[in-house]
Amino acid sequence: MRQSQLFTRTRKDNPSDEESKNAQLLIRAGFVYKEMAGAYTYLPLGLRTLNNLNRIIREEMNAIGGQELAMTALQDKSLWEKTDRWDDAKVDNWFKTEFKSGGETGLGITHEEPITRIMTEHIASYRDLPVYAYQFQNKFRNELRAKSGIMRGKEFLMKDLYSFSKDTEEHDAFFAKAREAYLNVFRRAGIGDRTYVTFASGGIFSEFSEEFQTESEAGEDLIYVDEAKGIAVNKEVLDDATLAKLGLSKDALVEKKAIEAGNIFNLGTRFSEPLGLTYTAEDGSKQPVVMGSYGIGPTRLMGIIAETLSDDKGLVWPEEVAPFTYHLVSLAGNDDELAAVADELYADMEKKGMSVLYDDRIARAGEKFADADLIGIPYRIVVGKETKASGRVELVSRATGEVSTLSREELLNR
RNA sequence: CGGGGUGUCGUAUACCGGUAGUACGCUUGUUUUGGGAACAAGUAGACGGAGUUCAAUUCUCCGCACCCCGACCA
Repeated sequence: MRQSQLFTRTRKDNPSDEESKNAQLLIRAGFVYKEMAGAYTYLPLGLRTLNNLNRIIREEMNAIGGQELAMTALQDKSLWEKTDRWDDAKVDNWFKTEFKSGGETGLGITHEEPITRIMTEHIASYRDLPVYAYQFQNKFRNELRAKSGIMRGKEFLMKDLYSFSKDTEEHDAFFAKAREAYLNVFRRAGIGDRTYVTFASGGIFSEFSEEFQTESEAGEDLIYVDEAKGIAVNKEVLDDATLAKLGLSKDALVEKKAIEAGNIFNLGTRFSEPLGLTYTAEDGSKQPVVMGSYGIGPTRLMGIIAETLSDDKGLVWPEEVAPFTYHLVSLAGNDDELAAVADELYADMEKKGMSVLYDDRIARAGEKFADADLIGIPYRIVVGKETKASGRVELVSRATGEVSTLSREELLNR
């Protein structure tokens, strides 16, 4: 798209009401707008980025058999009372409100209850299992204190997948596949090398859950990493008994600050029993379905990437995540002849199906380069005076700063 | 929720119990044009309420909002 048509503008100064690097950069570059503490609007560049993350996640979930649906944000109070998760004394971060017609509802904090009830209509026999269902949805959590920019909000996007299996063996096999799918997501999102499978509290569901913790100074958790094995333990469960159980040695562990990028849980029959999700087994007996839940927050993931891959000039997006692949920067100024050359190149790139943001604004080179660095598109293509003479353009990698020159044909056939 | 802090043009900041200044942005013009240009002329501002005072953006109180530390984070 033409940058002259993009309604967002960049700013030089950090916002005074943000401390976290991810929020400062994303706001300055025009990716997000802060509506209130813990609630951010995704502007065109930010939404393109978020959609790319969603696409990666969707592909990985589909690859392990996930079926996408979209549940409601409004929650049925009576359903949550059955699992004892409605009471504010039990779950303290609900946004609750009343219907004009009477009765109470809440905005979904997570979706185990509704998905389990839905499945009672569709699962009756062992022949119906397993089932894997997921959605992307805004979750609402009435946090006392939102913080860390877009990484911990009151409203945020989450991909939540739920697995329904006939027994723990079938469940465990899927759990392992889900773990690999998650690692694929983080690798494609550019943070694979600093994201660790981390053993953490399983809460009330099981002994351990597995977190995907990304090393970051902005993190909220302390993890202890065994670099050789590539796994870690969250400080919250770190003790001798746990280490023995996981076969880890204290001496091999390195402490790191990290942010939770995803989490997968064994739910057992915590929800299927109270909500009556059972199936008839081959021997005719009725059995509760064994469940798991698997969460990734794409908005938080975007924050983690902004936080960990950026440099002092601005954002640095991995190719699969970036809002555009190429940033075509025209230095034509008032040179109509050169502007025509850039226009034509832009049209040709579009025709080739290349993803390109075309900086056709009339502005000086310094401002354009600074903006390009801030926005962080992977490849910058510069059309300058040399282009008019030789037809060649300059290609600069945002991540490495590596510069090369290409002919039009070389660029268009990249 | 406990503790600490901050609210000033669109953005970032300064000063002050007595006419609110600067930079960026934006508008117009001239010159410039490969790393956030120069000059000139414009544009635009004290979170809300109450109190103290001759006078409040400034002091006090209440409210609201935002930030940070802690707690919390199935």
